Amino acid sequence: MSRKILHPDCAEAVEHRRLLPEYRLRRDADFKRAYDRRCSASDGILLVFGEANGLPHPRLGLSVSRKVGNAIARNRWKRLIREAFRLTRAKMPIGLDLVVIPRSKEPPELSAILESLPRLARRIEQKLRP
RNA sequence: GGAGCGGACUGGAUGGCCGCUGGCCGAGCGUUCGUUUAAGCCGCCAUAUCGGCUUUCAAGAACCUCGACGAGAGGAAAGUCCGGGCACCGCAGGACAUGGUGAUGGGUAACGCCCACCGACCGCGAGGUCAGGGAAAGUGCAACAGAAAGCAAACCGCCUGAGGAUUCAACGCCGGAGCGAUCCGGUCGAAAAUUCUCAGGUAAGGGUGAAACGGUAAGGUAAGAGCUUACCAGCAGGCCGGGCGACCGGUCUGGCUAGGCAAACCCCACCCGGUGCAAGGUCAAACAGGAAGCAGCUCGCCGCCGAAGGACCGCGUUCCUUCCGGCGCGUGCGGGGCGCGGUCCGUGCCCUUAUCGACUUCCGGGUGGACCGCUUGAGGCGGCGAGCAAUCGCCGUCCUAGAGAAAUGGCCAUUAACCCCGUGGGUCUUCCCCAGGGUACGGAACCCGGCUUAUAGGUCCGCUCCAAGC
RNA sequence: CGGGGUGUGGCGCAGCCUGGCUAGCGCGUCUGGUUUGGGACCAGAAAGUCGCAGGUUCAAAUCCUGUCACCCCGA
Repeated sequence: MSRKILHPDCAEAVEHRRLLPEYRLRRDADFKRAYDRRCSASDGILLVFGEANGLPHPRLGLSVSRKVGNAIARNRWKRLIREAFRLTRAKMPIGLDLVVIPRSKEPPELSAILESLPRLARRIEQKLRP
């Protein structure tokens, strides 16, 4: 917690496309908050729940159930989504908590998530704005 | 060359860019913490000391940022089927229940695992599969078929004896018909056959069935039967030999048979306290809850006792009041309800009899957070030795993932090996060559030893059978 | 991490404990009848490796072992 307070300026880290732990959702309360807001967007690949977090950066949470497949398939999904979040975080809206849920069983190509995730995040932002 | 059996190993490589986790080293004007050096101010003034504050100096710790270095999923990490380590709880000890295991000997921390060996079955063989004993303790089960499914009985049959009935050829006799051959009827006796009843013997034979109280042969008998004999199979006991032992081989004797199922209940021997790293420990918070109210002061309410006053002149009684005093305040016995641990034993919570809060201090379950537990271990590799082996001993050497909404990755390039696919091409039939495509199962969650299951392929070793040649 | 349950025609279930009987019931499907036709009704029929693999037994859906898949519960 102290790290965020002491280093609020993460512009340099964004330039380096880092994925630090503070950009992740790690608490049950954060997930509950995102789900209770009941604001979601989806396409054929992903389902995203969103909620404003009041921070100068977005945060990512993953929810990959056993229906997706075995541990190998679930790990593959989580790594792809994390990679997509890492590469596209500069294009993301600021101050959103995103809970990302895969919809299909077969993990897609990285480029598909790379295209899908920012689009869904912007739709979440527009729904939360008014 | 073909078919097959057993075992061991392996589970792609190189490079580029961008990331993640933890380790170590270095740097930093970063933040915090306490220590230290010096100065100033404050505690009426001065000095010394002490305390506090500000600035400063130095080194340090934790965190953060940056940089460098080296490390980072498996043979099954899986399923969670066994066994342990470790941790906490419980325990004087135990009984019962439940559960598990089951030839023998060994290995091991331990095991339901492993090794060796014994037995049964399967296979031409290399080899594979299975498993305790008890049905000559008890209770039970066996559909259908069959006389009968467990105890020996006796439905048919076979045989003997007694009694009865029936049938009948020939012969004899009598009577009748006929000229006669002959025919018809009756009758006696003997033999025979069939059948019934009763009494007895017997279990050789009987469609069945998974299974029917040894098999074959000879004798024997009224008929038969281990009734007797020989051989074979099997049982029990003794002796001899081998083996630590399970057991094996041989021999003698006995009696002639004692069926199957205990992965049906059960009997016998052995094992087992519970919970599991979300174990458990440390730290700081907030909120319930519990305990104590003491040393200078507790307060309110309730109950009881006392005191004072009043209703009533005195005493007594009853009732009411109180900036009055003391005691008690949730304990104990009993009852009820709901639970927990396998049961006994025991125990938790709530309610009732019957009736508490505020405040202070202390304790503090559970929850969420941080840290520890957390990876050096029944450890890996190599050598030597013991042992048939599993395994063990000694010596040397190495340190090799530690996450926590959960790291060990993403994109790309080149490439090895084998096989497959089927498209195109090359003398498209095989073979061969080139280009193209595909190539597994599966992700550490406290740690080990096993088991089981999944698995593209590849490498190696030992062995068996068949065929051909020499 | 610990505990429990289920798997049987296309669907939902019974049978399993205590082994043997034609593996049964409802819905559905098909055929025929009835009706002008349909529904309803009547009659008949088809369809089941009892999740899989071993074992015990004369005999296994049932008993035992292993295994696969799915579901539920507690922390």
